[in-house]
Amino acid sequence: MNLLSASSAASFVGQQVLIQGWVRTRRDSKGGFSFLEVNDGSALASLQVIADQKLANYESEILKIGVGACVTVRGTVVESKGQKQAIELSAEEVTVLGSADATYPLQKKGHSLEFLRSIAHLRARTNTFGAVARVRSAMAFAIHDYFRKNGFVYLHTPIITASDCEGAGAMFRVSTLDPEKLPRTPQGSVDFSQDFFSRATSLTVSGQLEAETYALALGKVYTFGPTFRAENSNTSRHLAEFWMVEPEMAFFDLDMNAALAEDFLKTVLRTVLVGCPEDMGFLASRADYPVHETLQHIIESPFERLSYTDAVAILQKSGKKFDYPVAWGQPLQTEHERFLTEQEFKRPVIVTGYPKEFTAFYMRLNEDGKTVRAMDVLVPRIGEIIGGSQREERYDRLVARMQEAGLNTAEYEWYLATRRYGSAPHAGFGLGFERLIQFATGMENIRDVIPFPRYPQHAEF
RNA sequence: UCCGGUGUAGCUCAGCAGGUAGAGCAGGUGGCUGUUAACCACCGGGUCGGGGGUUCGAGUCCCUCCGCCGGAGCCA
Repeated sequence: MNLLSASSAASFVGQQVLIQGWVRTRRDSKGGFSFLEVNDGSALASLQVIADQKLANYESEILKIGVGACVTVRGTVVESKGQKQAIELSAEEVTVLGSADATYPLQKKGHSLEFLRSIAHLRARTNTFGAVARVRSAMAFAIHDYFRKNGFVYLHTPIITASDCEGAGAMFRVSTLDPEKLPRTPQGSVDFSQDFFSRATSLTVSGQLEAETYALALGKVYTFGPTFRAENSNTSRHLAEFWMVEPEMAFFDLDMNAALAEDFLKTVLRTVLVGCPEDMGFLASRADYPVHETLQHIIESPFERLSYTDAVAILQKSGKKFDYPVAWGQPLQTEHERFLTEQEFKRPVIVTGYPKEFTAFYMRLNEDGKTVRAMDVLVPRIGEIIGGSQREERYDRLVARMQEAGLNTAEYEWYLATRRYGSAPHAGFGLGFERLIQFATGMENIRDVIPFPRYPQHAEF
């Protein structure tokens, strides 16, 4: 007998099958049978099971099946007499694998996303989180698929790093030292030479520097893995642990980098839109704005590209009053970015050429000596979804910028060596995977697009 | 971390001139029905986020801590 996923039952009408899943609701008919809605996670839709009183355990077990119970059902797929589903399963045997009593937190009613976050171990059993999980998975595969088809090598960069500054924010310390008895140097500071790695180490905030070294050997590489930022960020767009996609390409300049970012985003969005119509449709119906139209528009229209200098001019000419004044040399604020992408252009915007003062040391300096070949891809609602740059491949300029940034170049000898031996122009970017999922699904809080979110005060489960 | 809001039954919420708490859903019982967030009746269910204070009396006022939500900063 076939063990079926509920989503494929429709093509087995008339056949005897086995399905296994969790009961979403039970409705009893005094006509002598019960309806069980069983969901096995294979799709958004549940399968309606008809359990007749002639079943041996009808009184003893089936009538006591609560929301959340796990069952195995053997039965025949038949056309439904009801209106809301085409087929249903006429049960010949219902086995309760795991019961669920009245304390089961999920009920047949709407729950707030905040409440569901507090029961992250059970929230995957809801329509919304089941859909998000399937879309997330599909999107991850779409990303790998995109890079594979475009000749990229999938690279695993280290999670533990000794770089004390990768230019991307506060880091989580990794140590096996006993915090109660920290070894001290004669000067009184913590003696990390006695730590596991004989030096201070942290969780990575980016795999970029390592990825660069492989790009300068294999041509096109990308990383896709967990990333950690110890920033005390309390927003709907930040996590302490998130997944980042970082392609790095030798012989790419900034324009090629931007073109890749645009094609990549469009391809991945199109893939989940056509590949997950049911889940995407459900999530879109829950969002407070037209997700499908927005995505379709983005897939079809070219991204706007403009320089930081032009962006500043547009913002100044807009006549719009901003909380933070716009001035060349100052970073663009979120309100400025959102104005550009949501109101001025109404589509994704790629801003390039930021002043070097507030950009990372590894970004290539432009001929004007004032700006760098950086780019931010801004999308409506989310803001910055991608940050990238052409990298500084010229040894002397790179060293100079590292010194300006106050970095100890001795610790980056391995990185600098790539510029000393066979250096090449190259570029890359970082994409926040969860932000992309947010953007695609319309989910408002980034904590709801990752199974077990880590953020300040929260590392449960 | 900053600004604003908020925290009441298992869940979603109401209560507010300070006078010892209420609805819907969930659960139990009964009725009814190829039902579909089923429906009808009845029943059980609360240290009103934690701590402190003002008051004869605090869910309601004040202080403080914590969580949550929105916005900001940092960024992906």
